[in-house]
Formats: sequence, C-alpha cells, structure tokens
Amino acid sequence: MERFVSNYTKKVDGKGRVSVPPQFRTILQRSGDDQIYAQLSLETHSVIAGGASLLAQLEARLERMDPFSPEYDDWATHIYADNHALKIDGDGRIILTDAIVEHAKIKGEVTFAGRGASFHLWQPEAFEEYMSGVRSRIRDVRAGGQLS
Amino acid sequence: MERFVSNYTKKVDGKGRVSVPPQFRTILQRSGDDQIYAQLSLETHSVIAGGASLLAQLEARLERMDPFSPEYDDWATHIYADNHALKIDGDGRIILTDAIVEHAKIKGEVTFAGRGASFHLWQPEAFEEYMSGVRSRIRDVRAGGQLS
DNA sequence: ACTTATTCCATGTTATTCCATATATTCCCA
DNA sequence: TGGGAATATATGGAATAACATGGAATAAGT
Repeated sequence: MERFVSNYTKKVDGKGRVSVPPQFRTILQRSGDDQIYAQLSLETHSVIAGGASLLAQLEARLERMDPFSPEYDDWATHIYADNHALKIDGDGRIILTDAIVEHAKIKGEVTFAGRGASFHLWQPEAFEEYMSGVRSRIRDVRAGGQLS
Repeated sequence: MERFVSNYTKKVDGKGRVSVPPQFRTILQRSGDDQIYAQLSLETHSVIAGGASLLAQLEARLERMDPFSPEYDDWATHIYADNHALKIDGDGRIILTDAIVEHAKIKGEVTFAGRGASFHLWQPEAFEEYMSGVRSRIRDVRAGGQLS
C-alpha cells in the first residue's frame, strides 16, 4: 500500500477551498477514493484524514468492542459524528467544513502532514510546534538509552 | 545487498536540482527504486536517504511498538511527516525540497556520504566537521585501549 | 426569489520534462 | 600502453505540462 509521506502547506480561499497536494491526491485516486474522510482529533487541534480505508480501520476497532457497552456507543458516535466526508472536486480541491476550520483554528493556510496510511491537517504554526515537540521527545528517549 | 560506499560532492543549481552520484544511482536502480526517501536527521543537520528498503526498515521498527502509545504517535509522525520522497528524473537528478535545504543548510553543493544500506546528505563543510569528529572519537577510544 | 453550494473557466505560476553542450570515463585497438 | 573514438555524466537553459487559485456561471435548496 502506498503511504502518505512528507508535508505540504496549501492556501485556503474565502470559500474554504483547498487543493489537495497532488502526491496525496494520486494515492487516493489509485485506491479508488473520490472523497476524504476527515476526523477531528481528540488529542490535538488537528484533523485525521484519509480514504475509505481509514474509516474501515476505525470501524475495525469498533467491531472489537462490546456492542452493548457505553464505550461502544461513545466510540461509534465519535467515529461517525465527528467525521466529515470531503468530496474532491474536478480541480482536485476539497472544501473544509466549519467544524474542521474551527477545531484546527485554520486561517488562510493548511498543512497536509503524511502519516503513512493517513495524513493530518494542521494550522501551519500549530504543526510546526507539534513537530518540534515530536522531535525533541524522540531525541530524549534516545538520549535516555531506551531506544536505538 | 549492495552498499553505499564513499562520498561525493555535487552542485545544486538554482532550481535545487542535483545529480545523484552514478555509483549510488546504480544501486538504487538495481533494487528497483525510482525515488529516494529522505528523512531529516534528529541528531545532526543532515538527511538520511535511501530507497524503499530504508522506509521499510523504519516501518519495521514502528510495527514493534504499541499502536496506541504516545511513543508510537511520535515515531510515526516523524517517520512520515519528516520524510521527503524525491523522484529521480530522466537525467538522474533529484530536486531538494525547501525543508531539506533548510535543515541541512545547503547552499550550492551537497555531499552524498555512503552509510552502507543508506547514505546521508550534508552541507560539505558540515560533513567535513562531522567526519573529523568521528575520526577523533574513534582514535580516543582506541587510545583508551577499548578497541583495536 | 434569494441564498447557498457546486461546477466550470481563465490565467498566472510552478514544476517537470526535454534538449544541448561541455566534460569526463571507458573501451578498443594500434 | 597510448591514443582516440564511443559512451556516459554533469549542468544549464528552454519548452512543455501540471497545478494553484480566483472568479464567474450554473444548479440546487429553502
């Protein structure tokens, strides 16, 4: 399976339109996706996005849970209600919903950050901050001798 | 498996184009790679590069981790978001991204330094400095009687 | 009918491919 | 073992193709 790699920052116009990086668009097309599933992250002010396989993956997790537990209800609700399907138009663009824009605090730009089978949407500065945290945590672990 | 050996310094033109040393290019071709995966190093201002097997190797490490741990998130993010896929064009050249140029402080030249299964990209002077550090550390260890 | 959403175009910009030349390497034969 | 020709590489620039982006036109919904 092809993976989403690297990161790209794109402009968002007044109507909330953004063109999907061609590298990501190609991967989506090849797996037969004409829309992106975008889920609000519960950990950060970002959005987890991907094709149909991403949703399938979330559903797989749901299936491993007890259908009559309150956790199942919560998870099912989150998976579906906090998920926004964004159609890719003829020009390779998607329209960010208000919920996404609000959650990720997006102004005039978004960065698409590869995450293997999925990719994340960030407000550019928030992404940079997050990345420097990621990098320093990895460095710390190595320095502590726990890895590498 | 063939290994990347020796080091070569190449010019970078105004468009960020560099021709891949033919010795490295041949190895990549033989293993079926038409692009280079370039990962920003967390330890130095260099870039770790290689073919698809390099990415596969990083992913293998990821698979050994708990998918729901914060460490997994950090590592996955670094592996994919800090990774840049560079296509090798018809003339055997790649185009360095802005992120790479910035991270490695590359001006008009890059050196490709063999590292066995992978190779590193450096700003030439930084590479020289790094090498003399490497050499003197090895000498120190030997002087201490721990090696040789 | 008015608002909102979607599609369609236009165009400047960027990226990619193609080509040309200079330089270096290799190979072959004298 | 030296040419010297043939081949491969490096490198810049030009031509071409994609892409990004804004706005207008059309369609849909209320």
